[in-house]
Amino acid sequence: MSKGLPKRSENYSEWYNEIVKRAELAENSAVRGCMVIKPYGFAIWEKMQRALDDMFKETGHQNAYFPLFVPKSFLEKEEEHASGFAKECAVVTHYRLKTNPNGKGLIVDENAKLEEELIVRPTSEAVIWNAYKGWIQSWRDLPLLINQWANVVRWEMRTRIFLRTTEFLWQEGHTAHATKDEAVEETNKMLGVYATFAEEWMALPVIKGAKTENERFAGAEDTLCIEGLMQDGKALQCGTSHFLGQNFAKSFDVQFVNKENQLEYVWGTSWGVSTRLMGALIMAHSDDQGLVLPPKLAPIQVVIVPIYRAEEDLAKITKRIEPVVKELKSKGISVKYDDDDKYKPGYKFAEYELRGVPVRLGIGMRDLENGTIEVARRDTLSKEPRSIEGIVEYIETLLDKIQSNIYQKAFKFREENTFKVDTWEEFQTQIETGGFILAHWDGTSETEEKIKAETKATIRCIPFDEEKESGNCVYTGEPSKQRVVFARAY
RNA sequence: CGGGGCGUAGCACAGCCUGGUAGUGCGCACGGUUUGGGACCGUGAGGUCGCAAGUUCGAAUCUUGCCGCCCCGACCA
Repeated sequence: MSKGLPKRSENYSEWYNEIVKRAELAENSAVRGCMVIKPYGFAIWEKMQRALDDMFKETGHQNAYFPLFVPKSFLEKEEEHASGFAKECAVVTHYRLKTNPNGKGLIVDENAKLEEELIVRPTSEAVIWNAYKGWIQSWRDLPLLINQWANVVRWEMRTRIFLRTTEFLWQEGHTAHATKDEAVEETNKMLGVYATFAEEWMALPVIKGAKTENERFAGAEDTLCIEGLMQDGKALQCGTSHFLGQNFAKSFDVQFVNKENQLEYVWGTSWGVSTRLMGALIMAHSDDQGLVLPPKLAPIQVVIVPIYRAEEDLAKITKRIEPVVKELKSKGISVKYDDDDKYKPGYKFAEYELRGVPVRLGIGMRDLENGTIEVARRDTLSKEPRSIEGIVEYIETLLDKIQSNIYQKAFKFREENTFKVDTWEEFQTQIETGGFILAHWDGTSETEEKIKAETKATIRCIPFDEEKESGNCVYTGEPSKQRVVFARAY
């Protein structure tokens, strides 16, 4: 195995691909555009799932599961939705194979053609709203707050591991409400959940905002999003929350009887985050030594590497360290004592760095004599000897410190790469160096498209937390009420 | 779908121009010495050279066709 990773500064996408492979997060599979998520990568995803799932439950949602297949007629019902997804759908047309009568192999049995094609879900609004029709009769059935963890398929032209794969894993929340206000509130609330998750768990600062009409989800009245900034200066959409209005309720005829005994269409929302977050996690924090994981999402938070020559020395080290391991575990810290004799310490150090383990402890005979242990931090790549007394408490606070340091670093990076731009010349120059550009926009799709055609920059969102400030569109000079966020994006 | 690159051992690649015994490094197996930042020595295993056809006494190498992968763009979470 060649040792160093490619440098981020030299070839960012190669660095990204290598880190995914070498840290054993995932690999490209034999199936074009689809990935194999390996155990270490999946362990991170499981931690994300757990944290998010807990947050969904806390906000009153329940999990359920809906079918993989969507009858074409369901998908067609909401027109915008249908045309939005039409060009990226996998279609099932037959239900049987047979052995090739002309020789070896299997062929599609033409006699087993489906009467109606089934679409492999690109998202589940259609199946779910079809089911909701049967679930909702009265205002007493509302709100209906459902989430599902599932895989979806979108036949993208070009794929990139974790960031855009043909099949990906995600969670999709689908809720139904009696009033518009309640649905809008739900849309906002879940965007807030995503932002909290991104910032507190992934240590990734995000901008909350609304998508422009061009970037809106097919079938939604309003699409909200969180946008993160990656180390190469490109933006990555990390989560979306849609206010669906009554679009799906009308298309699937989901009505309820209100307290006044009148029939009304329900109001809907849907929201999701996907395995793309794995890509965000990698690209936001990692360095040229490998992955850097925030402690809250690290499958292994602390690794302990014994350094010894003789078997007896290992036994002594093990005896000394065992109570520490036990105590760390009792505090809920995931710790690995790596006494594997097949690899040398130096190899292990490099390996755990590559895998982003936040804290590494090294302990050898010298430490046993001195009552010390070496503490190495992944985020700063620094190390120092500490007294082994009180080490557990020290590590507990250190993990918190690392979590917030990683966030602060990402936050600082974003601050340094966010620019207010007021002239078109400046815009064109700045977009080349990357980052978020805050600029005025006249609010028209035409301008948005022209800017995209000329610079490849898109409006990532109309931010919620930026102060409202009037000005003139950076492209047309027309009046504008507030700055929007431009960037080149993944 | 356009533009570029590449398919040779598990991985990374050389060999191809100029046809003639299939190689190197890493990894793997075994033995020994090692172990505080990716150890070293020795021995060994491992290949229908992407697939198919053609040219030739002879093809990894030349020709044609096909397949696959990666990167850059258009599309997108």
